[in-house]
Amino acid sequence: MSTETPVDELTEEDARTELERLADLLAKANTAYHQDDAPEISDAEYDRLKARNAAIEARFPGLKRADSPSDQVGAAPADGFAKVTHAVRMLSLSNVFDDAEVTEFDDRIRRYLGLKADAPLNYTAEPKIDGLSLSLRYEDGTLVQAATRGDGAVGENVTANARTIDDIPVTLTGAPEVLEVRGEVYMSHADFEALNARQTEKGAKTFANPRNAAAGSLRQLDSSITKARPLRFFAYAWGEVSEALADTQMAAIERLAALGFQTNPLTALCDGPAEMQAHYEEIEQQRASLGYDIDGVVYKVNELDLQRRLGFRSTTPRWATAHKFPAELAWTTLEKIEIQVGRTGALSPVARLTPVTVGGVVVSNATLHNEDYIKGRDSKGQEIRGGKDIRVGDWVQVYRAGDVIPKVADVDLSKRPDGTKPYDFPTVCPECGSEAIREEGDAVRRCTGGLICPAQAVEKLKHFVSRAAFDIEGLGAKQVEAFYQLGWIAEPADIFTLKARDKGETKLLKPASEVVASWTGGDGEERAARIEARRELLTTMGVDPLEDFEPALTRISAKPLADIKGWGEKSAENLFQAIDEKRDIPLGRVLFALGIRHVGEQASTLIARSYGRWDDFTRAMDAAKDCEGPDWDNLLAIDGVGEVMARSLVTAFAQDHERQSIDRLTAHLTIQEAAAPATDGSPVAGKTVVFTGTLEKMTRAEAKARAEALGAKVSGSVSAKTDLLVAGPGAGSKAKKAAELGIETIDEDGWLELIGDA
DNA sequence: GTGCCTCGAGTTCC
DNA sequence: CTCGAGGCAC
Repeated sequence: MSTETPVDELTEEDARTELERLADLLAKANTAYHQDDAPEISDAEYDRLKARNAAIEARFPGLKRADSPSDQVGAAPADGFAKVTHAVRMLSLSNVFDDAEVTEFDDRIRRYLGLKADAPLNYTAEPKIDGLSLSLRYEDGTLVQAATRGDGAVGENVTANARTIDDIPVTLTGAPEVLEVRGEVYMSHADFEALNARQTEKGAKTFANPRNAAAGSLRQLDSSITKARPLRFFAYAWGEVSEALADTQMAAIERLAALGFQTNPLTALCDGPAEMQAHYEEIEQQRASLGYDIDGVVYKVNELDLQRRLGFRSTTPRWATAHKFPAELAWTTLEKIEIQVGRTGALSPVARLTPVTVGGVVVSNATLHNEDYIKGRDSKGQEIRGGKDIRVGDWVQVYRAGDVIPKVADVDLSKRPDGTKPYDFPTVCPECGSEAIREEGDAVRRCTGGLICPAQAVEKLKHFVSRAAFDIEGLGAKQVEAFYQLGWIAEPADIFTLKARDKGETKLLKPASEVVASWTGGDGEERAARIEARRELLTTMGVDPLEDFEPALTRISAKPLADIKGWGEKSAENLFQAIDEKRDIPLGRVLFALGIRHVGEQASTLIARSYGRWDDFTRAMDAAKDCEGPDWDNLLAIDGVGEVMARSLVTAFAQDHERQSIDRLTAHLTIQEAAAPATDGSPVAGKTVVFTGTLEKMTRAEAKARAEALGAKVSGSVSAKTDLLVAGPGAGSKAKKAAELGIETIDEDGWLELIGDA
C-alpha cells in the first residue's frame, strides 16, 4: 500500500481505476466484517481506505461510482437490502388539482422558456400508476441492478426480486451501453384480490390495498416469494443513459416499448392545456375499468431539449407535473384534540379520530394545522370552512392530502352534539409548563421552554441524528427517545461520550434520569399538577430555567448499554462504531444538525461553502453578534441568507447556554472543511456574474440556473465584486457601471461560447 | 410593495 | 405531502 499515489497527483484515469479498486476492497472488507464476522483488515486500515476514497471523490466528483463506498454505512446487514446511490436522482413530481392549475403549469413553462402564448408546445399525458417506482440499470443490455426510489438519492437494491417480474426483461437487444429504465411496479386488482384470498386461506395477514401489496412483495428478502407474487411494471422514464434515447418524450417511450418494456397504452400527446384537460377526463372515465390503481395523470413537456432547458427545482422537475384525482373523503367523529410539541417548540394540534377508512387506509389521527385552523380562520384572519370552529365531539370530514397525510377538512354543524365547547388552545406548553406564545403575524404558537422542554430537547436530538444531519446508523428516533428517557443523552454532545461512559471510563456524576423523570414522568392529574407547579416556578418565582436545567448537564449512563433489553454487546459495539464514524463530518452537516431555526439543509450547505472552516465560521458569528459590521454584511451577502436567518444564526451562537452546548459537541468532532462544488473545468466557477439587457436565446431564469449549475454566483447588480457582465441589447446603467469599474463585459453569444453551449 | 419561488417545519401510516 | 414564510426579482 505504500506505493499509493498521493491523491493530488492522480490523473483522472488513475483516479477512475483507484476508485474501482477501493470500492472492491472496501466491499470485501465489509462482507468479511459484517457477514462473516471475520475482519480481514484492521479498522485503521479500513478507515484509511475509506478516507482515501472520499478524498479522490472530492477531487473528481464526476467519477463517483454508483456503488461508492462513501454512501455505504457498512455493508448491507445480512437481514436487509444494500443501499444504492442513483446515478441520476429519482425525483418526485409537483401537483396540480384543477383546470386552472394545468393552465398555470403551461404558463409557467412558457414564461421560463420565453415562449409566446401561441408558440407550439406539446406535452405527453399518461396515467399516474399508484405503485412504487423502480430504477432498472442495464449495462451492455443486461439487467445489472434494480433499485427502489428510497429518498430519491439512495434507494435499496432489489435486483434479485426485480428479475422475477415478467414485465422486466433481463436482457435487451439494441439498447445503449448504459441504460437506466424507470417505471412503476404495481399489482392489478384481480391479482390483488387473488393474493388476499390466498393469504386468508393460509391464515396470513392480508394487504390493505394493491399498492401496499406491491411494496410488500417487492421488498421480500426471499425472492422466491416475490416470484410467486404477480407484480407488473410500466416503464415511463429513464435515468442515466450512455446515448440519447430519442428527441422527444413520446419517442423515448416508444423506444422503451420497442426494447421490450410495457408502456402505458393511455399515453397521449397533447398540444396544450385544453387537450391535457380533455385527456385527463378521458382517463378519469376509464379509471374504474383499467384493472389497476391510478391516482392521476402525469404531464411532461414532450421536447427533451426543452426538458433539459427547464431543468429541476430542488426536488421536482420543472417540465413535469401530476394532475391528481380529487382525494377520497370520509366522515368520522373527532374524539380528542392533542397537542404535539415540535423541535422549534411549535404546538401542533392533532385530531384523534374514531378510526375510519380513507382511500384504503384506516386513519385515526389527522392534523389540525394550527390554532387558527381550529377556529375556522386562516393566518390572515380570513374565514375558512365558513368560519366554523372545530370542537371535540364534532362530525368531521377527513381526506388524505396527496393521498398520504390525513387532514381534517370540514365539520358538519348539523351533527354537533349538545354541550360542546369551543376548543381552548393551550397558552402553556403541555410538556414543560413554560409559556407558549404567538409572535406577531405567526401562525404557530411556540413553547418558550427551549431545551428545558423535554419535547423540544428530544425533537432536537432526533433532528440531530436524522439522515441529512449526523445520520448515525443504529441511532434513530426511537433509540434517541429511549436514551433521553433513560437520562443518557440530553444534548448532542452526550452521544459522543456514550461509549466512554458505557465502558466506565468516566465517573458517574449524577444520573440525569432523575432530572428528566421529574419533567416527563407520571400522567393524568399527577402530571397536570406537576406541570402547573413547574409553570409556577418558572413564571412567578423568577427561577432561571437554565439553572434548573444545569444538573442535567452532568448526566451519565447509570448502567452499561448491554444490560438493557435488546442491546447485546455486539449491537452496542456496532453503535459505538457508527458514532465514531461520524466524528469526522462535513461542516454543512454540523450546521444543519444544530437545528437552528430557519437554517435548513440547503441554507447549511450554502453557509458552509461560504465560510469553509468551522473556526472561520464561528469567528464570523461572534463578530456579527450585534447584527452589524462587515461580518454581518458578509453573512447577509450569502445567496439565500436574509435578515431573519442571519439573526437566528448569530443569536444561537451568542446565547451562552446554546453556545456552550455547541462547544461541548464540537470538542468531539473533526469538522471537514467545505469547498465550493468542484465544477470541473467550468470557466465560471466561483465567479460572480450579472446578466443585463435583453437575452435572446434564453430567459433570465434559465441563464441564472445554468450559470449557478456551473458554480457561478448570479447577482442582480454590478459592484466591485462582479467578475463578469453579460450584456444583451438595451443594456443601460449596468453596462456603464461595469465599464467604469473595468469589469469584463461580453454579449450573450460570448457567454454561450464561454460555457460551451454555443 | 407585490408576487413568485423555494425552503423549512411539521405531519401520518406502512 | 402541504402550508407558511423567507428571500429575492420585478
